[in-house]
Amino acid sequence: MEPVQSEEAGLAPEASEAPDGQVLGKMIRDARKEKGLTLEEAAKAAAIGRSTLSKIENNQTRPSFEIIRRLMRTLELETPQLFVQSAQSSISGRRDYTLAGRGEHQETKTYDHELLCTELTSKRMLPYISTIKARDVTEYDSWVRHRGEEFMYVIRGDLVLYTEHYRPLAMSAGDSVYYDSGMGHGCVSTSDEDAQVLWVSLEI
Amino acid sequence: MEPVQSEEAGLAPEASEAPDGQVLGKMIRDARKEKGLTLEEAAKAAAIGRSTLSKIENNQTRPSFEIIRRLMRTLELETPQLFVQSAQSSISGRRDYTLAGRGEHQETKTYDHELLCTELTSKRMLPYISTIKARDVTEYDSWVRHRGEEFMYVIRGDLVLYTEHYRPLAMSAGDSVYYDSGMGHGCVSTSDEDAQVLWVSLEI
DNA sequence: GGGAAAAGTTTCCTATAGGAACATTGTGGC
DNA sequence: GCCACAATGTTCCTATAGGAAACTTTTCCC
Repeated sequence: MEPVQSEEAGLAPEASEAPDGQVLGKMIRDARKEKGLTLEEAAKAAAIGRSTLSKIENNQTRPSFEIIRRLMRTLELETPQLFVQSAQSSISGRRDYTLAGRGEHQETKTYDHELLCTELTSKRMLPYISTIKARDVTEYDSWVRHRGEEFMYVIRGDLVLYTEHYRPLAMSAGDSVYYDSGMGHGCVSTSDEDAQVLWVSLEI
Repeated sequence: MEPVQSEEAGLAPEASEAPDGQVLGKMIRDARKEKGLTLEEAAKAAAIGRSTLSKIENNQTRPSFEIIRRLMRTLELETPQLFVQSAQSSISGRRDYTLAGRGEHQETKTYDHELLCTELTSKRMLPYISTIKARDVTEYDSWVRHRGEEFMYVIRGDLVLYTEHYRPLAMSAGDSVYYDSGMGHGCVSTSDEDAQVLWVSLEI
């Protein structure tokens, strides 16, 4: 198959982007000044050499990606600007975009799940909000287990996450955790009231 | 061989070569495959050498920023993900399970992102909490865009989600939305105070 | 002004990024 | 199996990134 296959010259348009190579140094110097750091301080914080930073700021070198990454973190630079946002592109607007309101609802003895989106076929992640009913800690079901990964964020309440391979983890509103959901797991509300959590699950 | 490798300010140990390169190569290879390009085609389109691309994908080199920029444009990779993976460390066969507290922190003019997990290499979803700074709606940055899907849940505040293909969507605490993040998108806080949202992002 | 300390630049050298050519590993057809 | 040919990997060489230290400039303070 023939890709765009232009000759060297065909790549020219890209080459004209070169200017921002010239701008990179200025951006970094500005960001450093902004934070009131000297070359020495900034370089040390980013774990790079003072002279390296000087050369970058004066556009006397083409730094490695790794070096730039460290600088970005240190100087809290905004990433997108660095890369010229080129025109694009295809993006199928196929996947929908729905205010997640009423989704499916499933209730068990312990949990009360509400799906946060509809039309699951086009989505890979599965977000839902669950109410974990306040109940006696002693009565204990079997583990929940489903191949994949899961992220959990506590919206309100206090609970303990029990897992098969780790010690129980006490959590309160605002806490979050990420785990392999193939590992058995389960939650118990530890306050008198129900706890509410947001789960985002990704199947393998 | 090592350069003198002084102990520095304690920053040194993590810095070295191996850590994040692991992910970079995979991301790029995945993106190339996604577009159905061979090494030759992709390299030519990005105006870099075939062997260079091979080495990058196999994490046998630490590419320059310029090279990565060209690849990003060619493969339509999006930036934030690239900068997120930080140094780390060892994991074990089993995915770990960490109370997400300290994550990386990245601040921009509009957003203030805090990653909700560490050790990204073993995780497919990327959860983070962002504060959307209250500001004038008129000043508008370019779209945020990164191939994949994204789920967003509003923790507090009021905001409007602007997107490339749909009409703006007003959201308040408790609302959530699921969309294709390849579609340009961005949030603006509509109350006087900052809004806070939870994002879970899944790359293609 | 002088002169000391801090900030920034340039020099010098080694390790390595990047690319051309060569080598290897698929992958289909017969 | 064997052969062609495409795709990817590896080797080798040159240009250069990155850092330590030498050097220059700026900034204070007296």
